Amino acid sequence: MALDAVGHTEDKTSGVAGDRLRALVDRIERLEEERKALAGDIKDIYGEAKSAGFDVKVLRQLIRIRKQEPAEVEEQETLLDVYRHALGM
Amino acid sequence: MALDAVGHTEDKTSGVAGDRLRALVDRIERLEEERKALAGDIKDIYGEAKSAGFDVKVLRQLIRIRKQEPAEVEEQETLLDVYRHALGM
Amino acid sequence: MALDAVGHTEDKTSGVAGDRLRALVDRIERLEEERKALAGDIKDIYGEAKSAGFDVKVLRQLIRIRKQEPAEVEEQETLLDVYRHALGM
Amino acid sequence: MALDAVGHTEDKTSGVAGDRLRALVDRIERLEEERKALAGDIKDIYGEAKSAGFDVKVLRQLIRIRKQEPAEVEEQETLLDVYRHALGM
DNA sequence: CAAGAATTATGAACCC
DNA sequence: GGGTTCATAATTCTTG
Repeated sequence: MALDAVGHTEDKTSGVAGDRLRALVDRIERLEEERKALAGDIKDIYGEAKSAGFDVKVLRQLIRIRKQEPAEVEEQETLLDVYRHALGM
Repeated sequence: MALDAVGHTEDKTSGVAGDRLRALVDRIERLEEERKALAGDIKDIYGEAKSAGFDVKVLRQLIRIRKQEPAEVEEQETLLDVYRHALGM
Repeated sequence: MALDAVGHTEDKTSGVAGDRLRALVDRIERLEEERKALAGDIKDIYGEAKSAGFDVKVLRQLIRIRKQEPAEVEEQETLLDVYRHALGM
Repeated sequence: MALDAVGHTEDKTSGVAGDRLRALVDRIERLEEERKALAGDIKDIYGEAKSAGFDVKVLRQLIRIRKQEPAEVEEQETLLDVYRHALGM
């Protein structure tokens, strides 16, 4: 618990730690708003892609693959093949 | 890599690890089928409710609330403290 | 509105529609409990698989693929290749 | 299939649709970078808060509550109440 | 069928 | 550093 920060003996109605807390909360909420806006922008682009005839699910997969290390991609694809063959697929 | 599991020296066309994999996959798929069946049953009940004149959306909301209400009990005391401390009380 | 069902002139403290509602809620909650239990069982199996040296993420992918129609699998894989090539990957 | 988008009659090695795809991917990846940067900033603030003696977990909880509290206001006066009363809740 | 909520899966962070 | 919980991302289901 944050007793050090807000729990005690400052002046009664929003001590210095309360102010500090408020400031932190404000900054976080501000940044989260920006984050949310960006998320909206990204969603819009996927919508655009869809309208242009791209398959959104595959597009997401593509983005995901590009984020990984090539070696890692290769490994997972190989492993999947191993499992598929083990099941005769 | 999961070479320990399927990658090597068993007999060629579905080694002991292949069998193990198959068994796991079978069990998972069996359980998922049951899960799907239950989902269907639940859906049927909502259909029944609708026929009886209940508002399905609100009914779902009710079920949701009842599910999360117990959890919120213990969340209370902590939150109360948070608010009290933030106000220097 | 579901006034026909619970809104009015039955006896005050849980009319016949109230009883009906209660029965529906009970049945739904019962089935959802079973569903949750199954989800737990499935999770356990994935844990087992992990202990046996299988890559859980790839295993999930395998299950997902088996759930799709083969034609659909083929199509998505093809499409991904098309996109990758289009980007020179 | 999204043949309209990249599958056919453009010039061979990255047709006009390939360019379109590339542009979409670039924009998405650009925005995701910004998103990631913001996530880092937020994380830093939580670190700051921790150094100042605040309980990070509770702080996150506070932020979460502040986010969802406005939404819950309008949830009030619906049929939900009717049903809850029907169950004696 | 498109938009949005809700569940489920993946990824990150924290504690031990 | 390994496992467990918590946060975010993605898919699925519902509803209009």
